[in-house]
Amino acid sequence: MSKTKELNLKEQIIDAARRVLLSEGYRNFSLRKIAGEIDVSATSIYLHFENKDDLVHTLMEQAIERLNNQLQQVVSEADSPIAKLEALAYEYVRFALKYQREYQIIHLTSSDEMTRYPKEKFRKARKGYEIVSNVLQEGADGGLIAEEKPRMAAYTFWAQLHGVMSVVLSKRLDTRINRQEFIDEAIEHIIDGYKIRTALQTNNK
Amino acid sequence: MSKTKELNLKEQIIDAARRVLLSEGYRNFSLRKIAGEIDVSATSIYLHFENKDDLVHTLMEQAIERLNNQLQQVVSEADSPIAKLEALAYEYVRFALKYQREYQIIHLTSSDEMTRYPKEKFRKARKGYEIVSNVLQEGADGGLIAEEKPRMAAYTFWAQLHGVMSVVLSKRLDTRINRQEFIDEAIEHIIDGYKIRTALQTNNK
Amino acid sequence: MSKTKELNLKEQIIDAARRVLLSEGYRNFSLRKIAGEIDVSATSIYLHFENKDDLVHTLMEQAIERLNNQLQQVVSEADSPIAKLEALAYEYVRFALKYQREYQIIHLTSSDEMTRYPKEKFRKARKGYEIVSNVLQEGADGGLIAEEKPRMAAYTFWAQLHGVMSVVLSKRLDTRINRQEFIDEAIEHIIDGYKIRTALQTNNK
Amino acid sequence: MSKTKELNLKEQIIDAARRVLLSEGYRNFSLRKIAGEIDVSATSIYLHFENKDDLVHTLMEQAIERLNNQLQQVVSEADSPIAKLEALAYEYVRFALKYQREYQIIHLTSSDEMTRYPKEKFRKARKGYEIVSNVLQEGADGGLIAEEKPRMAAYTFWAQLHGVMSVVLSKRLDTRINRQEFIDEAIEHIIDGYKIRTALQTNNK
DNA sequence: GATGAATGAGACTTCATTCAT
DNA sequence: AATGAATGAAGTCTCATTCAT
Repeated sequence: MSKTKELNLKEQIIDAARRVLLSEGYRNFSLRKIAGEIDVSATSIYLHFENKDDLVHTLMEQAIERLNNQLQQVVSEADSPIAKLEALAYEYVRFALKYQREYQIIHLTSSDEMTRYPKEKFRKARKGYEIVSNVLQEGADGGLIAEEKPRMAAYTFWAQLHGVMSVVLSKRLDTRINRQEFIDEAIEHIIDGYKIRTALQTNNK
Repeated sequence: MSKTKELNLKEQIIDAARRVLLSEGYRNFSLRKIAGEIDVSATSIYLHFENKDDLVHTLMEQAIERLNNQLQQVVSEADSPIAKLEALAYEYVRFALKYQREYQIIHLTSSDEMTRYPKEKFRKARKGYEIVSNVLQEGADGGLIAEEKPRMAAYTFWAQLHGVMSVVLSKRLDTRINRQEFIDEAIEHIIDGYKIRTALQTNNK
Repeated sequence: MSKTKELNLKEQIIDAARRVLLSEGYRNFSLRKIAGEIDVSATSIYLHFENKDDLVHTLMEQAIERLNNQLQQVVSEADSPIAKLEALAYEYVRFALKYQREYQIIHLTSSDEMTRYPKEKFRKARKGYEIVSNVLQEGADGGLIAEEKPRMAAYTFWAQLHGVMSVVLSKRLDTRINRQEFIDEAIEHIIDGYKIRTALQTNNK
Repeated sequence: MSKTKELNLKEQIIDAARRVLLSEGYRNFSLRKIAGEIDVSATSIYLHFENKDDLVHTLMEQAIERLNNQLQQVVSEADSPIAKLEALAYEYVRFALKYQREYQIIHLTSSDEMTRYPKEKFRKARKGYEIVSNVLQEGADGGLIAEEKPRMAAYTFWAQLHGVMSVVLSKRLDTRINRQEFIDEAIEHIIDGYKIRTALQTNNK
């Protein structure tokens, strides 16, 4: 019973944090507000999290985990490596659009906003790369994908996707450009980069 | 002498701001610190900038401008459209690595950290896209680049580059991967995506 | 012509000051606001007034002068000393009610809000006492008013009136008490205190 | 010990506030100074008081309460209604002279300096009037004092006293007039006004 | 576990005043 | 004569964090 309750507060805090993040943005994401949301003293958050960053890290971690799970699933449901890459890309996009704030938070790690992200957590974050990496390897083995260095390729794949979504979410996209078209075009470009290129392929779009 | 001094404080503030940003990161970027740096009252900053965001915007603007100038120059120095794209990509990378904090600040716009970025300033920011866009158009005209939509392609180009540098700067790159190799590989990928693909080309790597 | 303009600015400032005082109260009475009112730099006020207090003093002085003139006039229009006292009291009340902010400002001198009121200006302020004092003397000479010390009596008269208006203007009057009735009653009391008292009364203390 | 300390800061702030008020006057009464006095962060004051006004209100309230207590006591110690009125008047004077700053603060309510004085607190302030009012009623019942409207009379009594002290404390009293004599004279005048007047006098208006 | 009190940093605003031009 | 720039004080608010209970 007490265990339940203990877990509860931590979960409640995380939930409230997500809620605040969603409604107010990171800029206005404060421990006080979170505490207020669940009628708990701000100090109580420190019973479950070392500090604000730690709480944000947890949010990040969970978001990453959710994303990874989604990716894992769509990969398992697609047949060919190329289809898998496409599925990965589109799932990534879907996630970024649906959970914008959380997506953005994931990428806060980078900026000095969130320096202290603990090393151990990076491993979990890296799982996404592995998924991509495996698909690329699978494609390379099957002669469909031209990659001698699947790990590095996973990173470039990932990086390119992130760049695309970053532009989309930052609303820096020219208003004359249709968002979905942009995404489609970009993904096509990115994936094309990994296909074995032959004369036959260049025209098969 | 008088004119000089008048103009000075604003410039001094910007300089100090850049310095603080560089040494302390955005997380610890405070008006007080900036004011302290140049032995000026914090209030004085408000005589030249509406608020903290306004100052940051100015920093962004200047960084963008500098970047754009650099891009413009390298473009003008390269011959072929492909060479120009490459030059653009490498100059972008160079800038991002050299002025990391400023590069990061430019991309703060996106996150809600910096919502209030004024519309008018976006235009200047968009100049980079135009530069790329023009090169792509030029290449398309010359039959070297396969783009019917140079504007959109400019955005995908840009986005992908940003993604790459974002991964690099966030230090999320797997330690087993060499940074420069990663960058080279990624740029090659990205640019390849815009080349006219023929059987001859696929093997010329 | 230049003289005219010079005088103008000073007058304009005073006018604007009065306006601001009226509309915003002393609490929000700021040099900036005054300057803004007449589209002049705040610094310009210092060309005509030593500082904020000096400007306020000027306002006070003018208000006092206006009050004194009014008092002088009503005194000259009344016949008997008693009638004169009454006229003085009612004119004083009328002024306090009509120019509340200015009336209040006159009495700011006292509180440490306005310590530095210059000695020379006190003399002008004292003219009001003289007027009362003269009336009392006149009444004493005529056997109507019991005062051996008209100067002191003038001060008590004045003080009592001020107290009454102070209560009225501070809105501290019980809501069940009618304002005008209170004023009438108080004035009656005050003036009664100066009338010749018979032997019967004077000894019952 | 714990309770003591908890209650302490608020009290300490009030004490420091009173000290600052005393030594520097309302003009220089700043939260920062108060905080400095007791080596406490200025922010801490906001944990106990809504804002500066709230703190001042508290000072006022306590001063009023202290005054009322004094008045209550001297009234209970005097015999006849007339003696009580005199005791009240002299105690009032004593208080005003001894606690000048606090006395002045009490009367800050009026000026727009201190607009936001909360309604509930007025009730406490009104207790002084009740004390006077009761004495007047008692005197009226005993045929010594001529008052059909003791409540209003209490206000006029009060107002007159305040006026007198206001003149005294503002140092506007003519230097040729002895302060104590002035006070004595004024009080005599004021109290005389409430004594039963004979037919001869009452009709000579 | 949980909390209230306190802290110190910081943003932002308004202000009176000074100074150099 | 007039002004813009700068200053320092101050009020107000919000915040992350610490501490003692």
